[in-house]
Formats: sequence, C-alpha cells, structure tokens
Amino acid sequence: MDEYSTARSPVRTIADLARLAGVSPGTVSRALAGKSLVNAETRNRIQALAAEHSFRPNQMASRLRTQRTGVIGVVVPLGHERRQHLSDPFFMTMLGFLADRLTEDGYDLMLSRVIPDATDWLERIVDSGMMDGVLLIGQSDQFHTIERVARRYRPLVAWGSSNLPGQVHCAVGTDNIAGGRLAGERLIERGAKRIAFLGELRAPEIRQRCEGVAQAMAMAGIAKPPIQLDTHLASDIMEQEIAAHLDRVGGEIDGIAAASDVIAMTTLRVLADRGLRVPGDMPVVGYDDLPLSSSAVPRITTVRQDIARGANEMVSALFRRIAGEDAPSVVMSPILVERDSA
Amino acid sequence: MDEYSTARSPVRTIADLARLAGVSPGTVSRALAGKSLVNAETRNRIQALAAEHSFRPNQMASRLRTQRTGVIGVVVPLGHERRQHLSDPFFMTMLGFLADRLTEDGYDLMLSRVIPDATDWLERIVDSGMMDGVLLIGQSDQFHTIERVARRYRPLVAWGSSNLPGQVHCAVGTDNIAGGRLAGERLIERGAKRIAFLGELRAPEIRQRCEGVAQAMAMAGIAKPPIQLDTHLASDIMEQEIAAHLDRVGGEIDGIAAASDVIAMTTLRVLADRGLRVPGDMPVVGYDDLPLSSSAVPRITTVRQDIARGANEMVSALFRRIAGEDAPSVVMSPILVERDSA
DNA sequence: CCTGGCCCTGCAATCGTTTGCAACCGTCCT
DNA sequence: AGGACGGTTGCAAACGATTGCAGGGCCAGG
Repeated sequence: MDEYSTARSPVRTIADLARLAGVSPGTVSRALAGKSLVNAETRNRIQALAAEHSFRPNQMASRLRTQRTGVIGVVVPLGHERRQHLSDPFFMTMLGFLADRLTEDGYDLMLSRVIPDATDWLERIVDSGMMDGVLLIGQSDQFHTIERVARRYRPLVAWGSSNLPGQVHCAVGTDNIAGGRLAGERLIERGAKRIAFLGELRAPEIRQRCEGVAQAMAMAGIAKPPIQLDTHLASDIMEQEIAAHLDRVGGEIDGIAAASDVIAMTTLRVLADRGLRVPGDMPVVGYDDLPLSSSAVPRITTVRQDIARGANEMVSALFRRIAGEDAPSVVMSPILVERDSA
Repeated sequence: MDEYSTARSPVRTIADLARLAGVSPGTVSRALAGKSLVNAETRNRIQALAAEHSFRPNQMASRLRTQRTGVIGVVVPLGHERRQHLSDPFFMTMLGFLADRLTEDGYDLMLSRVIPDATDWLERIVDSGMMDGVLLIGQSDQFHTIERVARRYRPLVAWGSSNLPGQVHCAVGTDNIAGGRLAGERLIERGAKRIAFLGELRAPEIRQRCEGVAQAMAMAGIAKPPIQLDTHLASDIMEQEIAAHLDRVGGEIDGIAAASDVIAMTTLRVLADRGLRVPGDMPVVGYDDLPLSSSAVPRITTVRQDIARGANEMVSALFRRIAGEDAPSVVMSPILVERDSA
C-alpha cells in the first residue's frame, strides 16, 4: 500500500545505493546497466533494491560521462513568419510521427521553435552539446544557414527539397515539382485554363510546387503562367488574404492550386461565402493530404505527401549519420488523391 | 597541409579557451557568464575569443554542476488511445503556445508522447533528473498516477480539471461543466430536445462537458439525459464511428454537442453525406474554438477555451512552483462563440 | 616603508556516473 | 603444492563546467 510511499528516499545517487547494497558504486552502475560482468545474483539484488527505492540514475551525469545525450532536436524554423506557426497541422502531424519513432528508439525529443533573426540560430542549437542530432522541419528561407552548418555537422537532416543548386545537406521530402504538376494537370483536366497558385514562394518547397503547376500548364499548351498570390500559413490572417485575392483577381481565374491543405480549406470557406460552388464554379486542389482534407466539405482533392514515411526516412537517415555512415537525401513521389473539390 | 587548410577549432572545452586566453578555466567560466568579478577588459577579450572560435560551453557539464537543466518536459499522456493522437489540433495549438512562452523565458522544451502502460510512466519522467519541471497536457484517465507523483514532486502542472474529488495536483483549465452547459443551452435555444453528446468519457474534462450538457437539459425541463456516444479523437476512425452512431440513433436526435471541434467538423462532414443540413436539420456545436472551426463550412458554433491564456497560466504556475512558491489551480470561464452551425 | 583593503584571478573540490585496469578469490590443472 | 585462469569486484580517473576560498598585485594611508 505504500510501495510508492514518499516516506524516505535517502538514496539519490548510485553511491547511496552502493552503500545500501554493500558494494562499490562501479558495481551498481554495471548492475543497473545489466552488464554481464556482474554476478547475476548481485545484479538482481541491486536491481531489486533500486526498484524498491525507485532509484533512477542521474541522466545529466550519465550523459556527461558517456557523451551521449539520447536527445534529438526537432527544429521548426519559422523564417519570416513571426505568427503562431507551430500550430500548422502539417508540422504537427510530422511532429507526431517523429515523436513516435524517436520514442520507440529510445530517444527524447527536444522541440525548438525558432525565429531565425540571429544568423547563428542553428549553430547555437547544434553546438549546445545537448543533442545527438537535429531534425529540421522545413528549410524556410534559411538555405544558406543550413548549408553552412551541415558542412561541418553531420547528424542533421531536413525536411524539404534536396535538389537545390549546390545543396550538400541531407534532405528528405517529396518531389514538389512533380506534385505541383499533378495539381496543375488535375485542374486542367477539369477545364481550368487560368490557374491561381495560393502560397508564397520563399520556402523552396512551395516555390517548386508553383513551378510544377507552371510546367503542367506549359505542357498543356497554356501560354500564360499561373497567377501566384502570396498567402501566409498563419491561419488568422489567411482568410482575409485569400478573400482579398479573390476579390481582386477572382474573375480572371477558373481554377486554384493551393500550396497546402490548410490554404485549400480556407479557400473553400471563402468561396462558399461568395456563393461559388466547388468544383463546379471553381475547382480547388490542395497539398499534403492531411486528415482535415478528407473531412472538409467538399472533400479536398489533394496531392498526398506520405508524412509517416517521410518521418521515418528522416529518422533513419539521421541515425545512420549519427553512426557515422553516410546517408543520401531521399525524394519520395507524391500522388494525387482524387476527391470532390477538383 | 591540412593543418593550414583545416581551420577546425580545437577549442572544445573551457580549458582550451583558457589556454588560448592565457587565463584559468575558472576565469573563462566567469567571463562567459558575464560575472562582474572579472575585469571588464579580460571579460571582453575572452568573450571575443569565444565568439571567434564559436565556442559554446558544454551544457551537460554545466547542468550537472548547477543542478539546473533549463528544460521543461511537456508530456502528452495518451491514455487508452494508442492511435496517432499527437496530431490532435488542440494539443498542437497548446503546444505551440507553450513553446513560445517557454522559449521566451529561456527554457527548452522536451516533448514526451506517452502511452501509460507502465504504472510508473510519470515517475520515470520526473525522476530522470532531466527537467526542471513538467507540464501535462491533459489528464487522460491517469488521475491517480498524477496525484501520486504530485504529492511529492512540486513542479508539475496539468491542463485539465481542477475540481476532481480529493485533487491535490495543480491544474489549469476551463470550467468544462459550464462549457458543456453553454453548448447545451445553445442547442436547446435552437429547438433541440434530444441531444447527442459525441465524445468518450474517460478523460475528466470530457466527462464534465457531457455533464454540463445534461445540466442544461435538466434546467430546461427536459427529462431525458443526453445520448452519449463514444467517439475517439483519432481522426482516421472517427469518421466511421460517427457515421455508425448517426445511422443507429440519427432518427432519435435533433441536436449534437461535440466534445471537440475536430469531432464537430467531422460530424459536419458525415451529416453532409447524409444530406442533412446544418443547422437547419441538425444543429451542431463544437468545443475549443480552434482556427479550423471558423473555416469549416458551415462555420462552427463552439465553446471557446482561451488556449493562449491557458498556456501562459500553466507556465506561470509552473515557474512559481519551481521557485518554491505555491501556485493554486486556475479555472477559466469558457464562452460561447456564435457562428453558423447552431 | 609597512600594512590594510580592494580587485582580480587561480586553485581545487564538486556535481554523479561510467569504465579501464588491477586486485582478488576460488578452482582446476600439472 | 604452485601457478594459471576465469569470473567478479573495487579503485580511481575521467567527463567539462562552476564556485568558495585563498592568494597575489596594487594603491593609498599611516
């Protein structure tokens, strides 16, 4: 009944436990680590004692000694967007999968939401000595910073594009140009000729998606490129932005490629306000295939990125790099998920 | 030749830097900490040298010595739900605000997504010696575990209910009974008499919301309590669950109180599939007031929890507790956000 | 010229765990 | 019986930064 009693726990260190067990600290350490060097009986006795006093070795000391932290940093660079960005469902879904996989492999996850105003934001993270490796969710507009650090710090893997000119850092992502092309082709099939791209181009992934749309249009013999309209991901102003865009150029377009599902969903909302029917009056295709895209009304046709697999690839690549091996970038193929919005 | 080309910095420790600067390690430590005990000129020289070699003191060592980690653990207990839960927008929004506030105050954030199968999951976290304090997002069905740990570990604050019988642990949350009542009253105003509550009751917050709905109905003189229908938050099965519920009891109800906005949004989707108009045929009210609730079609009438304020209150309470002061639970009042779904 | 006092700086212990090396014990072989 | 050997355990040196305390200059006052 008081197996968890707070009664007295004078046993804070491995030395306390050693005294109690009548052995040396070294032996306790080995016993708790389950090393075979200690006599099985001694080991069991010590482990039982540790359990009884609910003793856990001090991580800080252990990590200092072993030079291994067991912590992976997950960094979300917000770039220019100072608004609450972390709640973006894409990041969060990714984060969920990363957390799963890392936990499974015995690592802890340290989350940093960074606004890269100081130029050394990344070195400050990697040089803190607090983590065994770093995962970047998105490259934002920080290509050069990432490159600079990656050149000397191996255990670093980013989500995003891997074919940027001169890129040395390891990235996992989908082929955003192909994805954009899928979106463009779908809209064109639906009869669109004047396509708007909703998203802003500072992040390379987004830029490539827009490029893909342009390619699809060119291949279909449409002379004019897509109309690109800056749209932030910060959800509280996104709706107004989109509304403004549509009020301005709404008459000139007959199809919308959104840079993300969240943008697509908000666009649906704005279109509904204006009495436009989707896809009848205006087909819309999203990007990501987040859960929300299939429960929107209408269901969103979107370009699927396999986030679960992406997270796994990132972690695998990171582990290989931590182990000193080399791990190349990986680019996955997006597929079109055909639903009702286009 | 690579002794010339490789400008790799051999300055990894404070001792290296000390040698370079011609002073003792102690002085370097003091200089980097900006202590006034060191001569201003010496201090500047050392800081410049540190910057030049981009030296950062080893955190592990520092933390071991100072017994202060600068890390706050943010723990999401998943209870019975083994499915991908971390992507739940509510958690994520909360997490975003927590990350903002903690970063601002110079703390790092360690994220743990925990499935409480071992009974000592929480002690394993708080006793790891890795964090200065712990924030729990949600109590799940782990009331007793939280209580047990809270009795001896002070820097622990949970999001959720604070009026549970015998509760000693500090919690920040909204008045879920009042919130449920708001939802119920709204539905009743809209003419509903047979109200369904979509959500499952193992987490105390949710249970209280349902209770609030029941109270509202009782106060309006409706004899029968709400029809409670288990609905998980895991989004990939939620839609089927809701569809099954509606197919089974859809005819008997004329109003829906959802336990969360995500559930509400999915419900909208399912109702649309069945050709039911919202709010005309079936008013629906959500809970949380997440961004998505205002971009759904139709816009979701929902009970607002001020997540930003909640996050701040949690962190403030935690800091007070870390400082050794006492911090009571706080309960905030929810308000009804009137939109189009009810 | 001596001494007290004020700044700085260096010394060395400390945080708690891990681990290479050496010591020890009992057994078995020759 | 002596020595070798395998299996356990203890010893003490790390890991790298922090900090109380002591000591060394230097200046001013007596």
